Amino acid sequence: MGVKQRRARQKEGLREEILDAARTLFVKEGYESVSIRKIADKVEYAPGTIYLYFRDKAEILDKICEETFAKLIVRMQAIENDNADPLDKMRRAIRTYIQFGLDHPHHYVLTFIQAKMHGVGLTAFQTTGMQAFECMRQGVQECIDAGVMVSDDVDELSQTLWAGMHGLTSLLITCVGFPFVEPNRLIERMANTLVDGVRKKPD
Amino acid sequence: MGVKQRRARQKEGLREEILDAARTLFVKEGYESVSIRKIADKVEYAPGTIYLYFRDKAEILDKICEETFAKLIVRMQAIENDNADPLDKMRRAIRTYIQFGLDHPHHYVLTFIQAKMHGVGLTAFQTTGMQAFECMRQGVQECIDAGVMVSDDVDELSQTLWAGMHGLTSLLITCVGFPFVEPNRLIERMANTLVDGVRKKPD
DNA sequence: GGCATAAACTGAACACTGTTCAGCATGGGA
DNA sequence: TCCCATGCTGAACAGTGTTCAGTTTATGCC
Repeated sequence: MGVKQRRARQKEGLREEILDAARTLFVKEGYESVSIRKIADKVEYAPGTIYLYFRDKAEILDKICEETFAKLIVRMQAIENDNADPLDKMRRAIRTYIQFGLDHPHHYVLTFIQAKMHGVGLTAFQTTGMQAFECMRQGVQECIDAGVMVSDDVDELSQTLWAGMHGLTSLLITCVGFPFVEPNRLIERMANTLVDGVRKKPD
Repeated sequence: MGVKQRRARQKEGLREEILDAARTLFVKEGYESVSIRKIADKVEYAPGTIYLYFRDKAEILDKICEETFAKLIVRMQAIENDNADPLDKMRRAIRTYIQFGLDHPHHYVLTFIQAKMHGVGLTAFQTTGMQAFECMRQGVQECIDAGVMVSDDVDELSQTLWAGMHGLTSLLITCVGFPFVEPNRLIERMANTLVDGVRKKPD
């Protein structure tokens, strides 16, 4: 009777090993460049074995996307649980999001750019991903409740803010040849632009 | 394969025919899903022939990126050559850029997202692409000259604005499952947020 | 016309990809 | 000892981008 559980544990162990290998390789070489055979080589199993633990290559990426979202949520919630001025928290959240992308560029690309283009990561996006977004949505709601926003449509505002952050993050990561000004200045400018753009105007 | 018919319509410009076929296929099925053999089939030549006209698959995409940039430039310059209020022009430019992406979603993804991830389109980006960016940069310079901007760093501001536009455009195109509010409202909100964010604050 | 030369084109081959599946090895229960 | 479920293998399949020796075709010259 304990045999089944032990088997299950061993099986879980290899699954984790495959994920580790895949994560390392994906982050180092990119999703496309990593073949199932490379992953299999790294864990020292036959290529076919991978398919006993994952439906296909996309499912491996999906799991890694989930991890990325989870890490992002941790960072974002640290801000959420702070009793500072809502607009200041908003600014910090924007900086934090972009910095997260720059700290884990390959993870960011895998999760927010590459995954979508292979129709991958839908599962992760609809669960953990939405949870991460919800985190920021709450911050926006706080600002609205404080009466400092230009509109009271929490979705319209949070989606706009997300688009702004994502735009800078993805450009900084992917447009390697572009003559950007110093990234920190861009991040600061983006955070200020977005917050100033969505806050109530004095008149 | 229909050699006779092909000869009749051939004459010259096979390169253009290949580009046409590739553009059609790329836009319909995406870069990854289109193989050299598919393109060759469509123009009724052997796969190897493609390589007499293009160095590799990436170069075909590069040329299509150039086309996309050229189309974008046309739209952006129409705004540039208008004697309206610089901030109004800025707002229109933002709307126009995002709308361009939504009008040609596949072209946009190919040029601004997919190309970068294959290290493709560098040539196009450094020539036609920079020209398109320059177009917007001039608009920002006009605003600075009019003394209505929060900073006088034309690069910092135009890069921030580009990031904002690109963010919304790419999210709307790629995040198909996400519960976005009505796109036009998001576009309007983004245009207002960015312009209000970079303009000089009263007092 | 006939013929040489150059250009255009072919398609088989190479090394790779994700994925499948018949068969083999092994550990645990009877 | 035998049985058999399970884990695992590795060859095979259909596809990919790319190359290149070899064939076909067009052209210029006598």
